[in-house]
Amino acid sequence: MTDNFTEKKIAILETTLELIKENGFHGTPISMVVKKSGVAAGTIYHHFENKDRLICELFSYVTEKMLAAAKEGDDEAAPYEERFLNLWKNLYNFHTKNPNVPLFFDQYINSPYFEKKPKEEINCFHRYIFSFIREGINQGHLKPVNPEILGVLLSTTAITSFKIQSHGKIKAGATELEQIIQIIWDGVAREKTS
Amino acid sequence: MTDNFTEKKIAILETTLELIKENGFHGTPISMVVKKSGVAAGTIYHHFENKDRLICELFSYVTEKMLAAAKEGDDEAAPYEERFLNLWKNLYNFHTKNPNVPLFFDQYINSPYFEKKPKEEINCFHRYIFSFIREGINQGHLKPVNPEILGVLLSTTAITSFKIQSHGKIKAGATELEQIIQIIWDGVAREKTS
DNA sequence: TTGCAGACCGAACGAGCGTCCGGTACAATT
DNA sequence: AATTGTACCGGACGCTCGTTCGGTCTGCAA
Repeated sequence: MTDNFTEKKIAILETTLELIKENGFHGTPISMVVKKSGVAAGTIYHHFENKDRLICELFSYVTEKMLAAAKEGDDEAAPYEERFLNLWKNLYNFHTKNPNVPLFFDQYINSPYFEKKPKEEINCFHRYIFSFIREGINQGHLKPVNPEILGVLLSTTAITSFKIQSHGKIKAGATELEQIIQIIWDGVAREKTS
Repeated sequence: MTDNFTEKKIAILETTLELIKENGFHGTPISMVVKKSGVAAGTIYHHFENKDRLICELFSYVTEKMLAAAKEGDDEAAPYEERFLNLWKNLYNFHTKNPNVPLFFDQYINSPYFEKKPKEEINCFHRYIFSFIREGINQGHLKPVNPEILGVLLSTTAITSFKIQSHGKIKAGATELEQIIQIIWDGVAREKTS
């Protein structure tokens, strides 16, 4: 109930994140979390009302970390294109460093957990992205398209790019990554820069 | 075992697709498919080895439909940009007409079902997209980037765009759609066309 | 020192899950 | 007429799931 994150509570969240990546949403029963985290079943239900709520709180937990990563090294004085590329790379790097996240994130986004949530409940992460994009439009650097659309497109491609690279199904090195970023920028920028 | 699709088999697939959209991967037990489809449990296990295989076969089933839709109205003699936009719109329209598909598709892609499959087993749909993109590169219309990367980016944005629109969380009409297509094209095209 | 609150434990429970299997119906083959 | 094969049925089985609950331990307030 309390909002302070005890050691056990974090262990539960991190373990669940990892297990969901490996076994999917289905296929990660509480019993598995118990075994892997070393936390008793009762403790889990002490911290979280039920399994659904655990997953929803995990989403918030992950989302906040993403937001922190996205903001890193952002210099408001720098040219917008530079800031834009920095944000995108931050996102990409975050997923690379936390490979459990993107899979869970996309599973959640595509699940009824998310689908059935009210529009208003857009999270802090997306809100930040939206306002960042809006800034770019107002300053004339981005195409004057609904910022929410651009924002979703932006964060989606960051995840997709990570997945392309991590899958191993398609080989992608540093060169390919630079190319992808260029594609995104050329698509959204008001004027071609290359 | 046989590959011919009987009425019941299709009923099972379509019902499962719909239920997964509504309740997610987890949260759609066989018993629910039984109730909604009117097919007996025994029959399901007559047609599909087990639940996992049912879901995998559903993915193939859906994928083939997508491929057919993607190809529609493609005129090899037409200018590449036109063909490209047509393909993208076909994809988008397919998802709009079959709203159960994209959610299931993304859930599957992000699940261990797909993650754990060998690289070689890329399906007919992606193979088609890849070769289409490769053609565009060879003819000098697209940036010379790994065609598999462009292909994934292309099909991902089609799904994302549909979701943006269908969610209702972000309003997107015909104008916005045209803008999105333009963004994609500007991103991947060798030279800016607008 | 007593008492209460909160973090934590894990055996136990009932519901519901995936799956099996003995059976029917009907068409094609012999 | 007998046999075989295939599509289909639905009750039953065992197992595992999410969740509960009676309990212990620790630290702080009274």
